Amino acid sequence: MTNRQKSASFQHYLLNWYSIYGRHDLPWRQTTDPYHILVSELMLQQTQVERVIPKYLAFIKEFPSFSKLAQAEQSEVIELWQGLGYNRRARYLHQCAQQVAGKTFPKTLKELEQLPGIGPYTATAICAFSYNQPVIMLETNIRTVFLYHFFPGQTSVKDSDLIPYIIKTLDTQNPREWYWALMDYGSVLKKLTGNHARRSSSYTKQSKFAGSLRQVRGEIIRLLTQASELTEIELQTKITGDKRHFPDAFLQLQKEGMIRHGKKSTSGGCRWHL
DNA sequence: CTCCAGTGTG
DNA sequence: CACACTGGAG
Repeated sequence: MTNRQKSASFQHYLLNWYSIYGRHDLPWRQTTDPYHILVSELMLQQTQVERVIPKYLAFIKEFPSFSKLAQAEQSEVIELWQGLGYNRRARYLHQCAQQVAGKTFPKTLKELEQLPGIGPYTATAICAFSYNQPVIMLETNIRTVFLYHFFPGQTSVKDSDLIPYIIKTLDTQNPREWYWALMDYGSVLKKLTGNHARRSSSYTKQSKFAGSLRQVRGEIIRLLTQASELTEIELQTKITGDKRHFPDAFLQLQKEGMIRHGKKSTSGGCRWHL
């Protein structure tokens, strides 16, 4: 078989697989609206599909467009994000909306990557899923597929080694469907055969969560979502994680603009909110 | 307990 | 380049 034939047969196999086993029902696959695609991709960057579905539906119901989201208070946006983790991404999404409000949403990788929270992957996802552009997309499920099929046993495989295979096999007539198929297949492959993306040079292991500073950050955000306004002392008292991290976590969140204080300070100190 | 993933920052 | 960022599933 020639390489062209191999690519064609891989394509046919995968597209057939997708027609039978693919997640055709996912809500963000029923739309090409770049706003919907962006919301879903920001959420999916960090969270399993099943957990994203209800959050995504609630989010676009509350904020159906860039302009509606742009008008919202940051606290409302973070509250709707609760339970997804990585709260600063809610802030990036809000900032994206404010930056593009009243303009046409960007259509090129370069322009998209200028927006907060949009890096190389998310930019390609918007180009493929919203605009059906034949971009070169690379994320963990796609890496899993190519490592499994074309790099068995090899370790520290660089993305630059994968890219030629992505280009060769890309269905340029329908990149949108092709990448949906690759991602669904990759996630199934991962369940069946283990995480081959670990053999990618891009793979990194995350640090411990229990007892960490980010556990305390998460707690502060959650407390302020529930109580709306609390003093620094009240927050510190309610933290169940490692209290030694509280001062750093509190300062970080202020600097990032995740939490802000009211104008008046009382005898108990400033009251803080999202 | 271990595992997870793209973006931003230093 | 290394590391931080969350919260849930297994």
